[in-house]
Amino acid sequence: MTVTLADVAARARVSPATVSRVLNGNYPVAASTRERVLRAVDDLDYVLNGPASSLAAATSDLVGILVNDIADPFFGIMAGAAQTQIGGPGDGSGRAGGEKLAVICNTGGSPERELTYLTLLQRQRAAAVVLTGGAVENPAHQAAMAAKLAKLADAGTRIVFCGRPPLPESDALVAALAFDNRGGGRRLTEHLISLGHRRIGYVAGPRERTTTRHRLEGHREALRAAGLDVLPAGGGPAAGSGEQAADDPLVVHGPYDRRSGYESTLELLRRAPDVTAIVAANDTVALGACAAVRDQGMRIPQDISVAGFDDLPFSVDAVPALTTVRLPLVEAGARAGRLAMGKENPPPGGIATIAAELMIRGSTAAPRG
Amino acid sequence: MTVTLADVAARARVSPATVSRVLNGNYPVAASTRERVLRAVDDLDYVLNGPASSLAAATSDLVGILVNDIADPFFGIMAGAAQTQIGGPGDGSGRAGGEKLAVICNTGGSPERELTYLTLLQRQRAAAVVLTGGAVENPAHQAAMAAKLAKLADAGTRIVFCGRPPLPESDALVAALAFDNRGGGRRLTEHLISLGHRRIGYVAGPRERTTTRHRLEGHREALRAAGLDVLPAGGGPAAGSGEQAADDPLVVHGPYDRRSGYESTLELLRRAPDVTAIVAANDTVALGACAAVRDQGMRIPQDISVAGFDDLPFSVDAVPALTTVRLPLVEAGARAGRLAMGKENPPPGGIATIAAELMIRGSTAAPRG
DNA sequence: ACAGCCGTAGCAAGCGCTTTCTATCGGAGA
DNA sequence: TCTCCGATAGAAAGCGCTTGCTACGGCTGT
Repeated sequence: MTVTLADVAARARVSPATVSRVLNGNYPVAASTRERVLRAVDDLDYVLNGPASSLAAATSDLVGILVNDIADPFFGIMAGAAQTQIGGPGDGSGRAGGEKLAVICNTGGSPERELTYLTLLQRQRAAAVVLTGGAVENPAHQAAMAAKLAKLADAGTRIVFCGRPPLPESDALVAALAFDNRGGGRRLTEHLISLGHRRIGYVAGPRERTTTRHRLEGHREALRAAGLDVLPAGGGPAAGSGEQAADDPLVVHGPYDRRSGYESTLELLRRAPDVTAIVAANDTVALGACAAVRDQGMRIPQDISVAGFDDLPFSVDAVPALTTVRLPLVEAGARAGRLAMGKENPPPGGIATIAAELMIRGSTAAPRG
Repeated sequence: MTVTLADVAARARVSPATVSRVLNGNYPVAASTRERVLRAVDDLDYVLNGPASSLAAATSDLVGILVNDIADPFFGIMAGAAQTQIGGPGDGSGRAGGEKLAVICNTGGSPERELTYLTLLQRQRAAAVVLTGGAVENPAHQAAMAAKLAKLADAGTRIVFCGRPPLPESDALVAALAFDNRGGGRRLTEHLISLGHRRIGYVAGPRERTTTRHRLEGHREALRAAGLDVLPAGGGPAAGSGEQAADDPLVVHGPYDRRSGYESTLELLRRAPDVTAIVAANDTVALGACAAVRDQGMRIPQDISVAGFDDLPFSVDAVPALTTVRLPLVEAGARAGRLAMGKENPPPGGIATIAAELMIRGSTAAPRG
């Protein structure tokens, strides 16, 4: 039925061991023998049995890429870029040799699924795992993740974080590429402030996510520096619940999607009709925010400015083009892929912060009057 | 070092066979024994060795999803939907049992990579493969694909096409879900014609792709029915190269991306400044087309109408909202996932055509005058 | 009371490959 | 010419799991 190594060996008149060595190329084999084996492989249309190979060698050629939402281009772009560094035949030769199978796993932002995928990957003895996007800031989950990742690392799986801050306890990981969400958020709001905005609404992402928190912290830093913070860090008039921004009337939380952007914006406009600018958690949310603003009969940016985050491809095509913070997703994804493959050395200290660049476009302008 | 089945067996004081049967749950095991085994599994934090298991059982729990471009939400949405039917723990129990590992493979639209991924998946003895998106219409490649798929099917891998027409020779596949690209394209152009447009430009996708051809064929059907076809089917004034639309000055081909939409539109406008409407290969291309139209100082839809295809989430947020053809990507992806899991019966005849719905929005209007 | 069964558990034979160790061959050095 | 060594190839022992078949009780039926 299926062709095995032994069949190839028989046809090439060598031992199975030799065929294996030809295929793996890590042991001297005479050129003539190699040729004979290769021909036999072609003749028989032999395809290596991955599980058998992985079992014997105790490693596999699987690399997992975990994403929160594959329907979101933010993740699609990073994952695609990572995959180009991992899966590619590259050499153009039809032979499927050497490359790994990069697999994208969609967690849907669910901690359980994240853990489940990690287990599945552990089962497969994955060669590496790339974790993208923000993490959930739940202590129990973080501990579970740290434990799971430690186990994976023990088993020889390389771990790479991409666009995600490293876990506090993690020392087993190869590398972490973290986006400067805080700095980007700060510069974005500084830009708005410099335009003259004083009442700035913020449509934030879901609570308990690092990305959400960091961007919001950057925003508040800028506000505070300008003396505009509604809830002073030092426990202002509101209940002194520390850094907790939950009570800020100018901040509304919701998922990272268009619909949430729309609805949260409506809510924000209801709460504070005097805002002159709205910062969205990301570009997708910003699109929803724009729609809401327009549906309320206001113009962008004349009546109200709107800004996003990420600079996804469609942002430049929005009308007016969206002011946002550009994150080098392709570069980061590709680098993560290379790190996962061990093709590149991890950054010093294991962590690299990736700069975010402010992109000023038409959706922000000075407030009226 | 690593915990094996035998370790669990020893701790539970049963044979490895029994542990295996408890874990696979396809053989009667006394409740008390099962409990003991399960506790041992938990105690030892045992994780099944996937390769070993796949080797012994001659099957794996991998399901491959091939996409052309994961950075494109069109594919991201379908893949994500498929994955929800495949990978999900669903039951909420932490135990990773029963579910498969859905892996998304990004071919980048390259035939070679497509084949390579199929080989990789074949290596892993994948349980199923879902192929999404249009196929390349190259005879050699199609033959290679058919051969490869036949081999996969022989090995017990289920094959599902999603948003992709079945290969002519394929009989081994489980099911094909094809979008009605032709019908959608036809209705879209009919809509434009009914508005009064007579000179309609078409920014098409890459040649040699089924999706491109079908959408364009629908467009030409509508034109022909209205007596507007530039190159009559029956071999008009142009060289009688059959259905070949290559010579139509109102059609420009390019990749399915925003940039191509922009540039092709500029080219189109140069060639035929009198067009009053532009149909784009898909929504992403349409966005580029809109930008180009605007940069030429024209307004949408007053000066020129623009239409897309797919109805991706951002299309409704374009300004003006994009008239397009809605493809039920989530439903199709989910169904493909179910078919891959064998949770759903294949459609009669193995092929189901999925309807495309015309979405009329603000980007199309009657031509001036 | 005994044969025959059903319900469980164990034995052991692989699944197809990798890899260590050993064998062989053909020179090169003495 | 004989010995020793480098370069290759083969033999064989697993890797950890699944599963067909066998074994063993305790029950039921007569």
